[in-house]
Amino acid sequence: MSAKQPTANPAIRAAELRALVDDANHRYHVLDEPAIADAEYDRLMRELEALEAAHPELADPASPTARIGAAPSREFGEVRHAIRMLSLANAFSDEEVTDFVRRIEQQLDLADPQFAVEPKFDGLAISLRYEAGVFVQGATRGDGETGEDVTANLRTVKTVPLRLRGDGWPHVLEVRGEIYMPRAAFEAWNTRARAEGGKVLANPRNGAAGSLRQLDPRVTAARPLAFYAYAVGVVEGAELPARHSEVMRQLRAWGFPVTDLSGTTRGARGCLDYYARIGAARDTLPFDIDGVVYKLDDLAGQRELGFVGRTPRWAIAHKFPAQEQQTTVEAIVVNIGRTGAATPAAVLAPVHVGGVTVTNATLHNADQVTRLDVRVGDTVIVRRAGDVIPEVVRVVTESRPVGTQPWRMPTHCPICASEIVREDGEVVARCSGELVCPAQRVQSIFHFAARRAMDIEGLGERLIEDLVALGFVKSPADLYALSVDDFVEMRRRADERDGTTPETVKAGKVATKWADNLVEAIDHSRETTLERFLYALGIEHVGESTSKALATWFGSLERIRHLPWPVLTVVPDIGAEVARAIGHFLEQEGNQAVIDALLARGVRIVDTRAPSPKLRARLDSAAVLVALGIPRLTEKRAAQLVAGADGASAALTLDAEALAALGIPDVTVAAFLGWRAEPAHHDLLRRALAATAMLRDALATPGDDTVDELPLEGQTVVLTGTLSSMTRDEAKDRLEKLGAKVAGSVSKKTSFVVAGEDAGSKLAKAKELGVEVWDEARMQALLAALGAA
DNA sequence: ATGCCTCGAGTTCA
DNA sequence: CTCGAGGCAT
Repeated sequence: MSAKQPTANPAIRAAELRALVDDANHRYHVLDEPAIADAEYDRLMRELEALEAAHPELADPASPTARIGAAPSREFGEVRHAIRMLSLANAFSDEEVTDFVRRIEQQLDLADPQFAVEPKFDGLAISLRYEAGVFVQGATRGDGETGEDVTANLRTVKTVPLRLRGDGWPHVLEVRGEIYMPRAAFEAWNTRARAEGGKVLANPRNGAAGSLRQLDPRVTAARPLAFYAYAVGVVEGAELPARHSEVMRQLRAWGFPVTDLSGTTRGARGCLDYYARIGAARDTLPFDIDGVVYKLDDLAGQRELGFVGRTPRWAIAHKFPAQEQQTTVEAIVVNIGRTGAATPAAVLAPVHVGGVTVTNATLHNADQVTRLDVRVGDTVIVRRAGDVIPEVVRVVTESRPVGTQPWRMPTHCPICASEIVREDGEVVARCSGELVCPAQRVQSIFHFAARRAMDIEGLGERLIEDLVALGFVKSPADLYALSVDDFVEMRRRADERDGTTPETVKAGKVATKWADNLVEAIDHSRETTLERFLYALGIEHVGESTSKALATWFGSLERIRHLPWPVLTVVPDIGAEVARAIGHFLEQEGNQAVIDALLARGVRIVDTRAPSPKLRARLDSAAVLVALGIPRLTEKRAAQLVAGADGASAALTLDAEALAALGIPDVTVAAFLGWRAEPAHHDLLRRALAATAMLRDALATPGDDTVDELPLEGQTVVLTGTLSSMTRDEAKDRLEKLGAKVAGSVSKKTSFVVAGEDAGSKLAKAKELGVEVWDEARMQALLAALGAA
């Protein structure tokens, strides 16, 4: 058959073309197995359109050309459902499901009945009527008795067959199912709508519902809708199979899309397993679902069970906890972090999302609030994204009360009234109060006491707030001066302040025990490691990893404390910015006093040791010079200066002439001399160079710098999911002891990923990058093998 | 300058 | 977990 020499008889050719296009549509949209190229499809469509235009007598409502272009209507007609469209009872717990199954078993007197199981699509229910195999009418569910006639709109949905395939279909067939919008299509639609200023859809469900209720089918045609069949209504003129699952198989053969996530199972156990399986896959499905449906598979059994009120006894919808909910913003508050970061958060009317009650949601920063335009009083959509943390997805602007104002970051700290400043180019705004700000003080003490820092058990945020507010504690060092009596007194005053009279008053011994435990926990924390101590100080940019690096490279607190900060850059991963932050911290007398007080009150760093021998190779005077931030002094110039003169000390004394003789350009020389002329700079330079020399001397003893190569040296490992034989921290510890680096995220430099139960995005990333994935057993085997050796 | 790769900091609820 | 930003290689 050729397009250029059409069959002489237009009616035959039209039928041919319709069959070809229908088949291509079915393969593409329903089977998801495209069989012909898009260009070929377009060509067939154009030929069919031309043919139908030339021969009006060939018009056919079931022709693929009839999907598009119907004229808009004024309103939808009514359609009475000859067989009522059902709504299902909902189950929210396992128990409700077992009850449902037990009732069926009792009424039908059978054990472990077979159920047809399927996902519950989050779209809208519709009914499609076929007469003599041709789609004649489509309707929404409406109230179950009467719906709206949306035939023209449903024609535009590519997965709705306009003509049935195969044979043996009843003269009248009503098929029921769900119209939905695939997630990818929804995202793509919104991306485009945002770019072009079109209508942004709230979520796929609303998108589908809104699209189907368009009076102009051309609008619907532009929307990416899809359809899945899940039931039949009226059947006339043929017998359908005796089981629901078989009916579905038959519908599939007639060209209807039926999800391959559906299946059959037995008993409550099978249903609950199915629920768990679909629940686990929920986020990865290409469409939204809000639960699963269990239907008694045997249709005779269904008839016997019948209905209670409007819902059938033979089916139930087992719902997932909602992932998105609407609620209102009662207030927008600003929290002050340890570093002074001012973070806006929405205080919400309590709402259940994903199984928990949410009352707070972070708004991250002022930019985010502006982007979303969240205002006090707004109705918002809240979601528990990916894992746990609630976020505000968007504002329902239609529900915005009158008189609201856009939110603005306050100009002053709500706690200490210091100015809130936002540096140019920074995203975060910060309270400038630093040590004056009680909020920052509380947060830094909280950080100090944290498990990964000094690990003071029982010292939580609320307690620290009270200690600070009532003047018992100003700095972490004050913790080590607290007595049992102090805690009891503090609690008494806090109760008095709040007007609460808890049991502690009548049972004084309980309060003493509580205070005893705290004092004991504080005492216990006195013995610590350098790495924990450094981390506990809460220096900006100095987290766990940097603390560990500082500890292992320098070995002692005193060495770090008295090193001019630019020297710190000899440690890998510590650059100018981090070194400067450490220097800034140590320059504050208050901070030095805190460190002294901690040591004076018995904090002992038990792992003080010599600097790492590996330091020698990195003690690079030129790099230190660069870190000082001398204007115009690049790495190259610094190297010239150090190499050309007799060591870096020359940098202290060389004059312009001598510098020029080293081949350093005049402008650089001038900049350097100008910088050095400043007494503070000169002093810094002198101390930095002296310290470098001293460290080098300390390492000069030959022979002791042979470092044992650890078995996992150079390997980067990422842990993900829940391990069963040990905690992630334990695993991290043991791997690190063997020389491995345990990183938090997967990249192509990762040696291998250890995946435990419920591994998530990191496992996916590993697969994507082709990084080796180990199971827990394999890691244990490795640890055992290397641990024994 | 540019683009990884990591680290740090902040975050919710039971 | 996710973002922003520092460190470093290119």
